[in-house]
Amino acid sequence: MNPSLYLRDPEQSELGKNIIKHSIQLIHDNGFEAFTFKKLAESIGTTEAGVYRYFENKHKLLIYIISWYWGWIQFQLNYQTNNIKDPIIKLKKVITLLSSNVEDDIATGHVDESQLHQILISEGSKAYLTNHVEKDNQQEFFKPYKDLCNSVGDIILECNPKYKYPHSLASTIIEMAHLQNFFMNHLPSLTDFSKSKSESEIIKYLEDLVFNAIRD
Amino acid sequence: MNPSLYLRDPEQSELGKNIIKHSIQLIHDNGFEAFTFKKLAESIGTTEAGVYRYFENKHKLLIYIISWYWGWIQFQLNYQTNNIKDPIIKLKKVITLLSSNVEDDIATGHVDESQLHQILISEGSKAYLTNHVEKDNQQEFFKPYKDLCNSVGDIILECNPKYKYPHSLASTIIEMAHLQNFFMNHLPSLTDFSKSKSESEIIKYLEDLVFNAIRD
DNA sequence: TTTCAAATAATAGTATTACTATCATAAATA
DNA sequence: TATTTATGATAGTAATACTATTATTTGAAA
Repeated sequence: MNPSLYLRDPEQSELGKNIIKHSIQLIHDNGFEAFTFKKLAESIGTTEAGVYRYFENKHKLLIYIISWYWGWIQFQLNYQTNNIKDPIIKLKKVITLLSSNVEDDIATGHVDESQLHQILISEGSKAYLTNHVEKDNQQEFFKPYKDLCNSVGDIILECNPKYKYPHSLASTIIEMAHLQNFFMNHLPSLTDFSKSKSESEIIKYLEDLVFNAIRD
Repeated sequence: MNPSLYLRDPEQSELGKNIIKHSIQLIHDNGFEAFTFKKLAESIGTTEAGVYRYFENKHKLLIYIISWYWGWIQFQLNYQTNNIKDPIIKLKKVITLLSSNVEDDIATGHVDESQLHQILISEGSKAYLTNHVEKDNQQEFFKPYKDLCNSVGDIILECNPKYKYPHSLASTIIEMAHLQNFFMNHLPSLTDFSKSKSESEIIKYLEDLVFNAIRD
């Protein structure tokens, strides 16, 4: 985890872990706009100043938990595609991993991956859609996201080494896995998944899109 | 324009038009987060209360100018594809229209379409990525966007009536035309367009993606 | 065991934001 | 001319996003 994101490492104390845990809960429940350090402190049972000792502001905290998520997804990707040879199957695994509702991993006590997945869908793009993207990017805040995009791009190139847009297709898959999910649930007429409300439909759409794009 | 978006119609007065004009300028220059009614009022030479007489809050004002933009794009789409028979050419026109940097239309004195296009790229998704999407949707705030998505979906179906995901593909085109542009300019490693920084590369990518998706 | 540093809790305070309310005046309209 | 209607000017409030200070607790080194 990039140390520029925090003032004190939240993994190293109970209070720190509580900050992460309750942030995820509150952002999941009320959205990032309604999320404040005051409410967070109340929810934990500490004070606003206590939270500020860990994070400079709520934007860095958001990037922290988003980075956590992408790191976890990267791990899942590596783990799940580890001993698969066929890049087509790998790419299908990736699409499924990015599109599916995640179940909470109990190994990570203070992080609810299922809620994090929902946060990524609704709030993920707010991490970079700011006036200070480039400053944040210089500080490597988006490295986990870019690493994942590169990994997916590599798998795309394994499928078809001549495909011209591996990175753009990778970022399209990642973003659309989330955005089509958001649309399906909130603005269904922007999708073709209105009736089922099932992620499997999104997976089918993305597989169709991707494998037609990369076939020779 | 949906009257629920405003308290007083900004098209009907000089002050109203100034609110639109300076909002576009300020949001373009400093981003939506940094945009406040106080700064807007100062920039116009009126008071905060004056702005509040036209718009309940800055979120509705954002949706107003975004709706304006989608209405304008819809008009351009209709105009540009009006007497084209070949749906393939129509769809190419649509991709180009959505991806290209717009030049300011001097016919609309108080609206700078070029700045609006930039706003859509950086701030567009913030219109719906909120906790109150569904409430906003019930009030038809996203109708211009949905109408456009439907129009594009119809053209996709003209190209291939059997294609299964016309709406999802339409929303993918619209969103990716903007997002790949944002990435190209701010996070280029998420794309394959880093060197040229030219919209024509995005158009090629989207055409490749779309026409491979819909071919029989 | 003392001692010292680090972390936390408690409290206070500031500037800005996102509004609401009031009242006077100017312009348009009936 | 009387009367709405829009605007301007000013004030005020609650919440947000912080910063600062001091006191207390805790845990590790001497």
